[in-house]
Amino acid sequence: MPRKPGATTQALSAPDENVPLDASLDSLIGYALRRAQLKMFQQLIEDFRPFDLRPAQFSALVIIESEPGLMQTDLARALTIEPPQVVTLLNKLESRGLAVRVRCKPDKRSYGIFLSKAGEVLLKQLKEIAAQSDITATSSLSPVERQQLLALLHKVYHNENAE
Amino acid sequence: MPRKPGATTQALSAPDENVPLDASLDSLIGYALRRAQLKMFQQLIEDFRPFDLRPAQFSALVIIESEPGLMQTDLARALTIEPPQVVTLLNKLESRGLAVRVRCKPDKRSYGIFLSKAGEVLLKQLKEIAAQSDITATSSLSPVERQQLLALLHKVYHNENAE
DNA sequence: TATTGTTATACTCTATAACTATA
DNA sequence: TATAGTTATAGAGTATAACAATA
Repeated sequence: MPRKPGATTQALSAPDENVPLDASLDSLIGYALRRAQLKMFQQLIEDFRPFDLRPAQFSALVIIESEPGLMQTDLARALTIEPPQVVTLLNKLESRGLAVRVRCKPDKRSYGIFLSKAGEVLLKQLKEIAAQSDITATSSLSPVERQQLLALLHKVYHNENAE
Repeated sequence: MPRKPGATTQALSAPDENVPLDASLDSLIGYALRRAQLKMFQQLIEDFRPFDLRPAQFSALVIIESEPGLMQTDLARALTIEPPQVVTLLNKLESRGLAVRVRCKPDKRSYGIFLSKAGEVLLKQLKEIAAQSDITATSSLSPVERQQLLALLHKVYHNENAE
């Protein structure tokens, strides 16, 4: 059994030239990330259930609100999904009266995407639920730890070296 | 303990003296977790490409190695997937000659699952690739930060309060 | 009756090619 | 010709019901 990742394991280790790179799943950040992410998603989906809303739809609403009139290509890039997925997603939001496509651009191929009034009102509620859900799912962390985790995750996500 | 954001809770508290609960996506751990996880998965899938192997298949191999002879129900629980998914996954591993199902239990409904010799040999290689991939994807973190992140993620994942 | 593994099925998510209408 | 949005399609991943063999 490997020991728990405690505080005092790092400094004394010699430069590991040919350490076997132990990869028991518990030592892989990717694995822990996956499990934690699944758990948090489950929580959010559960908390969104009364609204019949998926996490990606919520993200879309937030992005549209923060950049009203953006094009579908922009939304695709922001969500890192493909344009065809944006179509489905937007169709759903539009049919529920939460967002609208408006032909309002010089370039008549594209739409400007906006929240409807109903979308704005609902989103306000959804944001509180999402924030509460986030805290609930991470209730084993102290506020400081939560900030640390957030910072570390952003550091991973914004890493330019990888991929 | 903040309230559950129910339907009609704040009829009177017009100005939100409450905590703003800002939920711009960047302040949500769940969102950061999702983005980071996707990025790391992409990296791993890329690094596994020469082996035509999915992350879940790798996890299965590691678990089988650590608990030889386990049943498919055990594997399902360990991977938090459903039994029917184990069937597909194992069929693939078995058809590639990496794992085997053996009727070796008192209970003749179940199989014991083992790695083949080829599975053991390949897994050794895969583990090194996975470990290297993990480090590459988190190369923006110092070793200490990596350990911190791992510990925080485990804390989230093992949180009993949530869900 | 309950459980192990299985089949069948369905729904979501994801990715790509090809079409349309503009540019 | 290139781009924005769309359609069609196919592949994973995930979840559930129902069945056969065994307990």
